[in-house]
Amino acid sequence: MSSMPGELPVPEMADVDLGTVLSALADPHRRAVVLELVAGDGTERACSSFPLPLAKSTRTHHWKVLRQAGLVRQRDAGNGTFVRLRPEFGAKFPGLLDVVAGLSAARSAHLPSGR
Amino acid sequence: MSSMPGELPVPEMADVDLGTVLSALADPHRRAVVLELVAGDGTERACSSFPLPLAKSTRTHHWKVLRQAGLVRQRDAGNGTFVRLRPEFGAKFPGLLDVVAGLSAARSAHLPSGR
DNA sequence: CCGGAGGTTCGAAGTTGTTCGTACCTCGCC
DNA sequence: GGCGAGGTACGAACAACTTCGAACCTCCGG
Repeated sequence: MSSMPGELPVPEMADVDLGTVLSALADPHRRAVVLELVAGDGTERACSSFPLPLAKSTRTHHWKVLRQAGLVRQRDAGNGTFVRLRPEFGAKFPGLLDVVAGLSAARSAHLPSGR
Repeated sequence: MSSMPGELPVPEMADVDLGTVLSALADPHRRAVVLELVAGDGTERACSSFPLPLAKSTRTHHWKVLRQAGLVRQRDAGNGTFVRLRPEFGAKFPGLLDVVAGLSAARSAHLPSGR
């Protein structure tokens, strides 16, 4: 699974907890990152390319939270690290990333909600 | 906004913040409540009818969090209080409650969820 | 009128989460 | 080899959240 060179360990999708995911997405900085990843083309992206106004160690912390929540995969490539969304995530929590991305109701805009 | 007798104040839907909502839903107790409400028929429900293993004051706290997050409406009826989901919520964040309810992808996914 | 069920408000305690600085590591490059 | 950019690990400071108990309030039923 994640035994590729430089691939940091991630939890199995079966072990991913919704509460942990929601906590991860509740933070504005982390949500901004996820937002950019969702808006992207799915390919990996340099961690250093995110405009987070935070100390290095704090950024590392946020990557770990996102990784352990099961949202992203992280690759250590020599002098830099890269992240990308886990494609399986959308299958486990369909629609969740759409909500975060603000594209409310990607495919079912007229749900009568209440009833 | 809501000036019905006993209706506790709730934020306008326009003022509802996604981060606040996700924080509210991240808590297992609050999520359990929302889960039951989603599974219900949309009518209000007595606050005392939820099997939360918590002190009274803690329950009051959680109702406030859910209310201020914009998820529920709360009515004070004499000797008891009642809650119900805000129907407009589903319109603002379509699919979000479906994810919380575990009915991943209400209408277009055939994932192997569960376990 | 009195008692109790259901709720709220107010602190206080303990836990968790965010942030940072410092020290240290590993590459790529000159 | 030496330097710097990019990252990690650790500890400390601070903020936020969760939980509770005690005091108090408001109804409804007897």
